[in-house]
This record gives sequence, C-alpha cells and structure tokens, in this order.
Amino acid sequence: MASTPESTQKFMRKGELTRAAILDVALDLASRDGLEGLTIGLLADRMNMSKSGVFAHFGSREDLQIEVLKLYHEQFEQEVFYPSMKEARGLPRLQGMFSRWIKRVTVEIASGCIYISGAAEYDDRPGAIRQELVGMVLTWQDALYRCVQQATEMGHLRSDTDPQQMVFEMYGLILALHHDARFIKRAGSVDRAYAGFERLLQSYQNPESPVFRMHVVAKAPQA
Amino acid sequence: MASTPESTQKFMRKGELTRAAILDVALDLASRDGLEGLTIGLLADRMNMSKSGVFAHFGSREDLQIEVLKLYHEQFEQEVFYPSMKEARGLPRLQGMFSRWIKRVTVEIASGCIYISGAAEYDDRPGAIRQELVGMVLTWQDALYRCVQQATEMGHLRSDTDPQQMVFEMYGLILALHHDARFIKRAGSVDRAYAGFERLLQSYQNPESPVFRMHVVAKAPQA
DNA sequence: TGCATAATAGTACGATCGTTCGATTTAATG
DNA sequence: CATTAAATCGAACGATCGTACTATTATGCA
Repeated sequence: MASTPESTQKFMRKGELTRAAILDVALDLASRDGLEGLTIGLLADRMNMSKSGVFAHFGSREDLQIEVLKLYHEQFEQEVFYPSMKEARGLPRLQGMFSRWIKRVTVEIASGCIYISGAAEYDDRPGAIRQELVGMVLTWQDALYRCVQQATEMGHLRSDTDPQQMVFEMYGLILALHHDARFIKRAGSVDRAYAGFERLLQSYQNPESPVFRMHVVAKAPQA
Repeated sequence: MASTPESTQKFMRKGELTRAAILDVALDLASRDGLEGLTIGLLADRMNMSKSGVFAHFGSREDLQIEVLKLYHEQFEQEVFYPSMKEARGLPRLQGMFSRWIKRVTVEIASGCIYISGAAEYDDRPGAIRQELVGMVLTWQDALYRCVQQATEMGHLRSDTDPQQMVFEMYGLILALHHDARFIKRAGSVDRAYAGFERLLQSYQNPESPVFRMHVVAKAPQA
C-alpha cells in the first residue's frame, strides 16, 4: 500500500490489489518465521480473510512461497543493487554495494533475512523453492564478483586479487553480522562487519591506486 | 552403538540403551532437517518403534530436542575443543581450533550443522531450546576469544588485536564455508576458508614473533 | 440497472503433528 | 520359576496443515 504508487493501483482490479497486499504480509511472516514457517492459515488471520480466500490467489503454497521470494528479491535489488550500479565502476561501486548490503541487513536484524534463513532451510531440500533461492543468491554473488573484477581491472585492487575469494569473505562478514546481531543479540556487530571490510580492502587495495575512503551510506543506529 | 564403549553398555539397562540409540538417530535427523524438522513419527519409523514407544523416553518433544542439542555439543567439544586444548597456548592452539573446526564443518557439509541451522531456526523463537543453543554457541565463541587473547598476551598476535573482532571474522569464514559448500554447492569453499584465515593471521600476527606455519589437520577431500 | 464474472467465504477431507492412556509384552529380580 | 517393574505398543484426541469443492457476495462493464 505504502510502497505501491497510486498510478499502478488505478489499473489494478480488486483481486490483484489484495493479492499484492497478501504478498506484503506474507513477506513479513516469511521473514520472521522462515519460508517453511509461512502458513496459509496464519496469513489468512493477518489479512482478516478466510483460508480459501487467500489460497485462491495462488495455485499452491509452493507458488505462494516462490512469489514471496520474488518479491523479496525485487526489494533487495531495488535497495542494494540498482543504486550501487549508479556509482562509479570499480571500488566506489563495490563500497556502495557493501554499505547498502550492511544497511539492509541491519534493518533485517529485527525482521529477518530470507536469503540467509532460506539458505539454512533449503540446504538439503530439493525443489522449485530451493532452485529459485539458489538462483537469486548466485545472481547477487555474481554481481559482487563482476564488481570486484572491474575494480581489479581498473587498478583499484591489486592485480592478483582473487574475486571469488573476496566475495566469499564479504559474504562471510554479512553472515557473521546476521548471526551475531540477530541470533546472539550482541551489540556492535555492524561495526565489526565494517571493520572486517576495511581490513579486506587493506589486503587487496592497490597501494599505487588513489585511496578511496569508505563511504558509509547509513551509520548504524543500533546493534 | 559404535561410539558407546562396551564397558558402559554393560551397566545400562535396556531402556537407557535404546534411549541412546534413539538420540543417535535423532541427531542424524535433526542435522539433516533441522531441530524443528525433527519429528517423533519419523524418528519412530527409523527406529522401527511405535511413536509412543519413542515418546516414552522423553517428557516432551522439546526435551528430546534439547537432549539432541546436548549430544551435538558434546561431540563438538570432543572433536574440536578438547584436542586443541592440548596444543601449546597461543597461536598454535588457535590454529588447531580453526583447523579442527573446518574439518568438522567439512564433514557437516553432507550432514548439516546444528549450530548453524539452529541459529537460523531460533533467531526469533524464544524458549528453552533457543536458550540452550545460544549458551552453547557463546561457550564456543568465548573459548575462541580467550584463545586469541592468550595469543595476544604471548606476543604471537599484535598487541592491538581486538579478540572479539577476530572471533567475529573467524565465525564469518565458517558461516561462508557452510553457506557456499552446503547451500550453493560450490567447490573449493574449504580452501577459501583457509585462505581467509591465512589473511586474518597476516593482518594480526606480530611481525616480531616467530612465524607459525598453518597446521592443516586434515586436507579437504572435496567441496 | 442488470448481468456476467471475479473474488471471497464456508465447509469438509485426509494427513500429520504432539500427547495421553490403558493394555501388553519384555526384562530384571527375589 | 514367579513376580514385580520397566519398556513398548496401539488406539485415540484435538489441533493444524494444504487443498478441493460449492455457495455466496462483490465488482466491473453493457
């Protein structure tokens, strides 16, 4: 509702409108309880609708879960990927990606991150949901990979930088942040993730390249 | 059965014996499907027992889950913590801890790691299980913390080393390994985790201290 | 306004869940 | 061997799950 511009609402029939509203609530529930914890009965309660009324908008629960996943992916790209692509290629863009990623996860400390909880849930559970989820995570990792690669080509990072290794460690910092902040509930985790990234740059940054200062998109409010 | 010495079996009554066997199978199931996915019906099937027969050994499902958790924790300490404590204080012990940790997670790429899946499952689900789980993870993180602290005091690591930061990054490497190897199924993740640790040591190791070479307990067989 | 159609509600089914309870079988003990 | 206690089973309960089906209500268009 708040996130849907009026212009699109005008051309939506009632059904599509409530479908979108259902997906919004479903995303909320799936963030908190995981995609496997997303239940049609609970969703109906939150929507003040009947179970069958909710169900009718989706062919199956699996379809609903995948639609939730797609919505999450869309929001992630909108919030993290696209804005960063507007920044200068190379290190500035990489810093932008990481900063926005941190910012996003910082918010998700309260609500939960579907990429991370989903990775645990669909570790070993084959099917359409896992396939979709792996595809999305790979898409994001590839974006990071290309960004590191470009930063290397442009001389911002040392020429012997292993992009896959750097993406691996960046992902580790985010996972540790999510783990320590959301599960352990330890304060100061956001700063530790930033510090880890700084150290990552110290290792890989080209000493002959002009030094870029870390661009903190949003200062950590808590945690 | 294989892990229980005969000497203890002799003094076990039948009930305690099957209870131990149930817990073994339960640990297996919980590793694969998560603690929340552990179901008494499935457990009874695998044991060729009735549901009520299995249930009678535990006061409730939650008790069963906590017993599984304790069994997992015991095995983790036996395999990772205690052997490392026999090594020399400071950096050698820290390297031993990380190597054995990696070795353990490498095995768990196939079976699943309860600490990691549990962290995702009990993110936001208060109760006895979460409490137990957080306590165990904190115990392990504290052990790492003290180890880093000692390595700093002994001059193996730079005097300005932030132990909490180092533990944070070590945990991140393990989480990234688990994520990329088990979820994404990307090859070479074990080597990336080792490489990340090497870089961590390069950053924090005292240049005036004798250099310790990384002690790889077990070479990565795959993944 | 009337009518076709979309949207929602209501109900029911079979499965599975944790749990309870009484019957029955098995093991330990005098 | 007989007897008591421990261990296991079988059946049932209430709850919740996803889903199918039919009825009812609301919407959009001629």
